[in-house]
Amino acid sequence: MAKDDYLGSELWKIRHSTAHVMAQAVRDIFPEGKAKIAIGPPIADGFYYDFDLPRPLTPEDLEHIEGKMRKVLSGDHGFVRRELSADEARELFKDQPYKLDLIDGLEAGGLDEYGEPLDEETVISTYTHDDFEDLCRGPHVESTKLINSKAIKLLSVAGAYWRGDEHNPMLQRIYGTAWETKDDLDAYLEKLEEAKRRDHRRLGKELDLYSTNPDVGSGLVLWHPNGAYIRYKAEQYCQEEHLKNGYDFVSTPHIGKAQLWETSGHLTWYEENMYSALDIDQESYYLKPMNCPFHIMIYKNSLHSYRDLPLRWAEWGTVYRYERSGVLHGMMRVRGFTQDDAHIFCSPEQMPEEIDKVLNFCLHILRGFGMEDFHAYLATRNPDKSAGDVDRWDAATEALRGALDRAELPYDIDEGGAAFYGPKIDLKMIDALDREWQLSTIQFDFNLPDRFDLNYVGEDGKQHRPYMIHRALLGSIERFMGVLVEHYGGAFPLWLSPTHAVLIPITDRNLDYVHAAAEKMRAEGLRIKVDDSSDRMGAKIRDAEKLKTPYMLVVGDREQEAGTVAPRLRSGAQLDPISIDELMKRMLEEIRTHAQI
RNA sequence: GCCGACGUAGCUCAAUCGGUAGAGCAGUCGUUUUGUAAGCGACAGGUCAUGGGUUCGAGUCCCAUCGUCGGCUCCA
Repeated sequence: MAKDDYLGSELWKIRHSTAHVMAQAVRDIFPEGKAKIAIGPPIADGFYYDFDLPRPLTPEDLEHIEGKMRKVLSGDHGFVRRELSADEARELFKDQPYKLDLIDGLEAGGLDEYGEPLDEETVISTYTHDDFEDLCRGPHVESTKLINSKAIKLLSVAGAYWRGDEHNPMLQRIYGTAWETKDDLDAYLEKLEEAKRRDHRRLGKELDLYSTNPDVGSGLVLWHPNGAYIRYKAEQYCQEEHLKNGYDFVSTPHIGKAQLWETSGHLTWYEENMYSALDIDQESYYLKPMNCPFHIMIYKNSLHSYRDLPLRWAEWGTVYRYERSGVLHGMMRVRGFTQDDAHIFCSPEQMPEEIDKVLNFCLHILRGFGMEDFHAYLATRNPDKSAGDVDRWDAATEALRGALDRAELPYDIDEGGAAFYGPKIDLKMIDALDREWQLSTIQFDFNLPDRFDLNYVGEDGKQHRPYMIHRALLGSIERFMGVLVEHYGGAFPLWLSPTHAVLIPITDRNLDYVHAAAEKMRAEGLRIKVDDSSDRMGAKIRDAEKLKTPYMLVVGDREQEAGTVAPRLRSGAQLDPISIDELMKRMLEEIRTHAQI
């Protein structure tokens, strides 16, 4: 269902109302007003409600709460709205500090439950069902009998800050889901199970792609041969495309002196994400959190004419950023990662075209990986964390907006989401659990050219300041790999697959034939394994299926006699026996075209 | 970082009240020569995450640290 249709829909009301019923149940298992209730909205696939409770909730509590909810839902209790004054509301919720806080916000000038300003004039209202009255703007279903007690489930309990601010007390949030029918609920729960099967952390283990190790450190990825092969092919493809699209490569070190990061502004704006200094010969060096200052030093190594521009310098640069321990997540959010980074130095006149080119190149690269379904954002200035004057920010933001419009890419505004040095376009992909992860970023930067005093000589013989575009298309190769694994559910297209085919001899009589076939295919660059174990064919197929091997090539006496192999695809489909030459032609074509199989 | 849960063999998981650490898969060896998702048997595999503490006795209880997971916050 589209977002706009969902808001206020029947399902939305069911979830909102179920949240109230849950709050009622929680109130009842903590008698004497010990349960302080906060807010409980519907969300994408369900609802939550936040509570301040005298003790942590346990899984048994969730069952208990769910049981109490079912009891309420077995009755026919109408949801009744009433409007009241702020003072009446304060009297009603005098033992509920979070509700009083909300009432203050509503009265003072219309703040919603997150403390954000509201457009419309505020009316304070409550909804009552059964014996439970909650401050709420609604709307709700007419009666609890419209909530299907077989189609609800409480899922988890988590911490959440009051009003989303980490300086506020932490509340306990119960997540639940509610649907119109039991079938819908079951389908949703099955979707969650499927998501678990696609999770890159699980597949990373099963397919032996990568690991992390506590002795190495959190958020530092060890790429195993299978993962590293996929990475190699991804890099190879991207690098070739970069050369075809007017980029040159540069390569820079992992550390640089403090002065460099002072000049760039990173020690002012970015220090909390940088690792502490290394002391080398009484000088401070820092691990790089970004590549830009190094590329700038290359620019400054010589004079530049307007005739040189634009310069497009790319580097697969490995950067290190301190991330708080709780945010680390598989390959998606790590502390050391490699960006497919590039910096474009251009004249102001070239800038709009360069942004168009980058955006189109970015879409081309992602589509090469079979990715079509991304979500674009235009991230605007954060007044508290931005360098440079506002007029230039506005102009740059408009330039990016123009590029999005020209590319006819729908986008949302990420208010205040810009980097400290300039506004940006971000492209995000969703993972197996519908969480969005930012991959591509195209960032406008007028801060660094000033700070490093970058110049080029114009047609007029005078010094001019170049504009700078900072961009990463895959973003971080670690995160990209995580998204890619989930995108394909581990079943990579042939061009990315670490093993292209497994040859499966049925008996030892077929071994010589199979090894010869493998050598012939390897000579063409195909990645071929031979399962010459003493297992029976069924077991060999099972092993290969579990590794999501694209082609299983069965060879028994019949195939050996005919000079063929019998291909089985990982979908389970069996192809007619085919000669080695024909098969190689087919496979090499699939590799060449990045065929989605 | 914060709230909560969790950490037992390479993997997935057992181990009752605090009383001799166990299974399946994977591995090795043997056997089987197999026609589209697991043939059979044997062997081997453990500092119960780490470090302290309580106890006659700790995988089990307590504390700390490391790590993982679900969220929150952050993601410059």
